[in-house]
Amino acid sequence: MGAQIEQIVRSLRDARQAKGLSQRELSVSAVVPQGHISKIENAAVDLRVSSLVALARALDLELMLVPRGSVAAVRSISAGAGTAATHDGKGARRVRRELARLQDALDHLPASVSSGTELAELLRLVRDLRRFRPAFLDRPTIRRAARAVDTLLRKPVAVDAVRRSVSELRTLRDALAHGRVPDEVASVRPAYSLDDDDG
Amino acid sequence: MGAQIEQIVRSLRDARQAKGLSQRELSVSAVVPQGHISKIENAAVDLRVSSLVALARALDLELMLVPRGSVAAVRSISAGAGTAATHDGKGARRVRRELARLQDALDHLPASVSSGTELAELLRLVRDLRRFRPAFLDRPTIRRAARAVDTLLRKPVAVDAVRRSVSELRTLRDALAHGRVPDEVASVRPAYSLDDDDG
DNA sequence: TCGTTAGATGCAGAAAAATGTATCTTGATG
DNA sequence: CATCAAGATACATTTTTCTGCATCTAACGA
Repeated sequence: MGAQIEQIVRSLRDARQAKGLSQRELSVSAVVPQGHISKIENAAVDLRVSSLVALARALDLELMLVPRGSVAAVRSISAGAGTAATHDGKGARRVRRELARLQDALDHLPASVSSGTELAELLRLVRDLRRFRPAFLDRPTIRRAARAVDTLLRKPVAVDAVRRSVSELRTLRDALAHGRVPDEVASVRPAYSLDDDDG
Repeated sequence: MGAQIEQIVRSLRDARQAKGLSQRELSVSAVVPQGHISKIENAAVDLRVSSLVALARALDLELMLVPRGSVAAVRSISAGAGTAATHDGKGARRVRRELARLQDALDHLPASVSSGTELAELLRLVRDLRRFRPAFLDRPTIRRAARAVDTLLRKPVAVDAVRRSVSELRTLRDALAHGRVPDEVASVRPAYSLDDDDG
């Protein structure tokens, strides 16, 4: 399938996730069956323009044809307008909840697993991140961190994942603090995929 | 049909005409049958994204999803770029045809008028220029060149005008090739007064 | 007037998307 | 453990594009 289409499709999925919408929720507002949205997002179906426009509309996006020479400028403009991803949908609430739970877990960590400074910084990061708009918080990243802490509880030696998460979260927080939203969260032109949450 | 689609489709047709391409010409570069292009441009069929992308590519356009809040800015950017000094469709076609005719005349020049290297370079220049947007091609310049060749046919000694035209065309081509459109050709000039049909 | 070109239209057949409904897996939650 | 939400898949059916080819009209040029 054309790389161009994949670009577009990725933008769609990112926009949906940034708004915290599930495929089913989107399917009602865009009037496109959930199954089809799934196919579109993965299987890279060669969808019709009407479908694309329907989905875009439901996500506050507009389909445009831009002269090749202007795409860079357009991208920078669009990147600044992360405001499109500002709303508190279910997904947003969920991210917030996950973050709250993570902080709670960290707060009540048994002294037995006091794994040096990692957890302290993790806690600080989580607290910082909770001050930002959920729409800008990358869910998989949060999830990974939560899972890392979780496994640490059962397996106090598994500190690697935690370390990784600390790094991830710091990156995210710094980006947000500097007002520069990382590509994974921006609505236009995501650099890499954000969906594969390993373990 | 959705107004959104019509907008996109209109952009396509405008871009094609601005480039002075016929549906058949576009159909070969985009690998989409002429009949289908016609249907797309009028009947507003609900085309697939792959078709849209194919056509866009052939027209040096890129399909993008932009946040609703940014469309105004994007439009102003796009307006300035490229398609700025558009002839209307008819004017562009006309310039293009004149250029084609000129090249044809040069191609089929009788050996009797083999006026040294002038004509060779003239031919090269014409070929080069045909790759540019007709909107940037100064019609009078093209016309003078055509007339020069014409008179040369009847009066093989009149090589001066040809020489002058070669110089003119070279200037034009170089300017375009360097991305710097000369003032005489830039949008400043009312490209729309295109019917002071000289004599 | 004749020829050419651009564009619109028709039609049959192949291919693919869209829909509705339903199931399945995997995490998250209680 | 039971439940629920999210997403991926399946499948039968309908709808539509897409293609290839042919034709037709209008406009322009020679």
